[in-house]
Amino acid sequence: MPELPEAEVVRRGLERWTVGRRVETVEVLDPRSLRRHIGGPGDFVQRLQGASILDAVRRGKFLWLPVALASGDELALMMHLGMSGQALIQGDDQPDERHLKVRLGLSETPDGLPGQLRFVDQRIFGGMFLDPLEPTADGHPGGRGALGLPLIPEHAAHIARDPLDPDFDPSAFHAALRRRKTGIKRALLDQGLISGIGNIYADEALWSAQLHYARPTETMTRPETQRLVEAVQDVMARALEAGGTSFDSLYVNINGESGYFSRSLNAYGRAGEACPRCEAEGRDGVIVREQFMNRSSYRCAVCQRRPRRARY
DNA sequence: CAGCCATCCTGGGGGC
DNA sequence: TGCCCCCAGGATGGCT
Repeated sequence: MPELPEAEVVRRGLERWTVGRRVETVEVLDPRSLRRHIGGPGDFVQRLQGASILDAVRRGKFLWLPVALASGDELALMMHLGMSGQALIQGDDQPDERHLKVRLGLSETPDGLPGQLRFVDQRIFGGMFLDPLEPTADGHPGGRGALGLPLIPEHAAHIARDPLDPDFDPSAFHAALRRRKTGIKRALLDQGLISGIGNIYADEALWSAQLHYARPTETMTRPETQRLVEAVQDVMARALEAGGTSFDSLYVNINGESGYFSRSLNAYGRAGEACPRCEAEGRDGVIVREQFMNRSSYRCAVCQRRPRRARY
């Protein structure tokens, strides 16, 4: 399930393999992957053909390639991996993937890089679309236009900075939490508050910070928020180092390889197993699985106790 | 306006 | 072996 670390692995691949190249051909094999492109598949193909790829940028789980169109306009080729999206670099002779949705034929390079960028997506929660770049007040490096202004795609402007962004502000995050009236896990999953966190890393960070998912945000103390932010940053940095979390072949990097962070998870997917912290400290805590927000939540029944006042 | 929830989607796995 | 139901969950739009 691609969250921030997995998206960052893909971004690095895009940066290395596609920046500086031109999009020569565009083939849409399933229009459902372009659902969010307003003009439809025809418009997508027509505008993107001949575009030059300038950069590879990410905020939270959103990825985009700032491109210069043949017309001279600069905009963002947006990409979201959703549940099962993959961006793959493949040679022209590689057989089509079963769930291949969009194929971009890229210009040749002196060192003979593979010729295609493919968007593959089984569950079609992800997709691609072209999005105008607009000026951003806070200096996020989403690509720079002719006037040198920092730009961000219109549909990423509402996404908060993520915990690995050097300009992420823990104090502002704490203040925002205190203003909210909801449970802490809901807040962690709210991409407008803090971005890049999905179900897996939310559960891992809450386990690490010893917080229950229904803890009311308005009662979070400063030290608790600090612990939580550090836990998120730590788990994401370690996941990134391991190439991301993958339970099957659905999440892979740009060369089709799975990360191996799943073996390092402490709570997620470990219902019935001993809590690693409790085990180390001589208690008998067990990881339990509960339905919350229409998905599974994993926590230790002993060291992540339900708060007296809970918010779901 | 904030909070919350249904909806989109497919393949793998378990039960019978 | 085949069929049916459940499960996975990110973002969005609509409802309260």
